[in-house]
Amino acid sequence: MPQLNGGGGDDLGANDEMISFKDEGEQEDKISENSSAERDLADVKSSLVNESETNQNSSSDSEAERRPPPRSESFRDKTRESLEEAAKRQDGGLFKSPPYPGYPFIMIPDLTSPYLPNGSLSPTARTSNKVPVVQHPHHVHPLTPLITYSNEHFTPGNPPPHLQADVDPKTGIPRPPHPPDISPYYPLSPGTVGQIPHPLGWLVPQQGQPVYPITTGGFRHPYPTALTVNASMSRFPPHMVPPHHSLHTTGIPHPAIVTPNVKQESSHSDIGSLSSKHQDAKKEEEKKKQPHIKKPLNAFMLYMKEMRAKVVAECTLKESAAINQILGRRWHALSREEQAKYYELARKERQLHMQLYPGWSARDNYAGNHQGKKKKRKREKQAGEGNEHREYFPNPCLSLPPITDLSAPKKCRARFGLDQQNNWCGPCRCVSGVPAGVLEQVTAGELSHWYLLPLFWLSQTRILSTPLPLPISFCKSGQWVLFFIARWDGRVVCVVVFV
DNA sequence: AACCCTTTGAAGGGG
DNA sequence: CCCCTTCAAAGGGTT
Repeated sequence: MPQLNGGGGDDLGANDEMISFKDEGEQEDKISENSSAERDLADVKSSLVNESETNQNSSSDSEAERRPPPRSESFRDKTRESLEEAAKRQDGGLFKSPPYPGYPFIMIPDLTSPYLPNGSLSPTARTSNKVPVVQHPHHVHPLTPLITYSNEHFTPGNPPPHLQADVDPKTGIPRPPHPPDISPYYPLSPGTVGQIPHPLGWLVPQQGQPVYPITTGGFRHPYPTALTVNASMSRFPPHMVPPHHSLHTTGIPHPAIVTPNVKQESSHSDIGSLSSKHQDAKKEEEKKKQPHIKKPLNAFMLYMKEMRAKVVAECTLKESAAINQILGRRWHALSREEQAKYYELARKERQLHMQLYPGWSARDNYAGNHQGKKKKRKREKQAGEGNEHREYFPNPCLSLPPITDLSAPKKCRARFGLDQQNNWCGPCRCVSGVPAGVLEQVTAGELSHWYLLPLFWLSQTRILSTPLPLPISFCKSGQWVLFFIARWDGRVVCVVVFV
């Protein structure tokens, strides 16, 4: 559902799950100073400390390079291995109780750290952001004693793309992704218009004026000719709808229609001349050959389509999985107003799609209707998992052990709703409990790693019972966030706790 | 070549 | 009604 009314449950949906960082050393700071990603990171950091100091931060590899999209399989294996190893090594350790192994925090003053011994940021550190913040490329929990960390495990590069949230350096408030003087529907500069097609580009000319008037109130008459025809053939398969089945009345191909190559070889014009004997067989054949009418794009898809190139350019990434992760975070960082524009676009897309292809059903595109390979493969993968959230859901906070909490069999947001977040499992709280941008703002120090933890998780793991430094706290959008600096395994670590 | 990965949202079906 | 599954885009990666 569109989240315009807050019903979508994504209000707090910062997908800023576990993101760990590792310091790269001072020498690596100067790389890629000109990258936009770095500028964004600088903005983020500046927003935290309310300073506008020139960015001197390092940039490191793109997110995908530093943190390839998680592969649940390998992650699980790694995690389990590390758990087993940890179980062996933590003999006599502070924490033994599953499901989450504890993380003994050893407080060692770090003279090179900008943080005071109590974990607070030193005044100088608060006003200077000269620290490289590089994300840990691994998914294995870095606090696991077994895991050794050395610089060779990490490669310098650009700041994490997820830190490229558009943040106003003056206000610290995440910027809308669109310049205020440009319509968010057409956020590209004239020079880039040609590079990124408008989601409704087939419908909307470059000047931004729809080919057909589109009103929010009604979509009844924008396509008088085509729609009249279509409406009169509402139950006919789209491929039988003349002659523009893949063309709009403008002659512009509708992106929702993909005509199979085989379709090019077949003729529709002779359908009417078919004898009744062969009609059935022909229909069967046609059914197999009919063009694939795609689903209308939803709001997020429209957003992705529009913003992908921008993210690709900023992050010098091409891997869509990584790009999509970034886009997902940015989507959550959008204001409701910004999202509303895409929801409205999507609504129009659906309406248009519905009018153009009245008999179409999303079910038509299910793999079972064409070839079952994909579906079968997916099912094979899911077979035995039962519930991914229960058995395999990798802890999104910090690559913690897989969720074993059987009380959280489903995604908690869907199950309990926003009003009962106290019933959510830890990972779900991690994912959804912190306003967008908070985590990015916490990275304004010299940190080896930083982690986001829900308070109750710390409690579960008894970390709270161990001596902790005084946390630094701040409130953003009504959400109190604490973080403290610890040192572990020779590295400075920031632990973020939201309450 | 086909599918996976990764994201969010819409839609349809089953219970 | 709730939950689950599938599919929209994208393109590098994997099988």
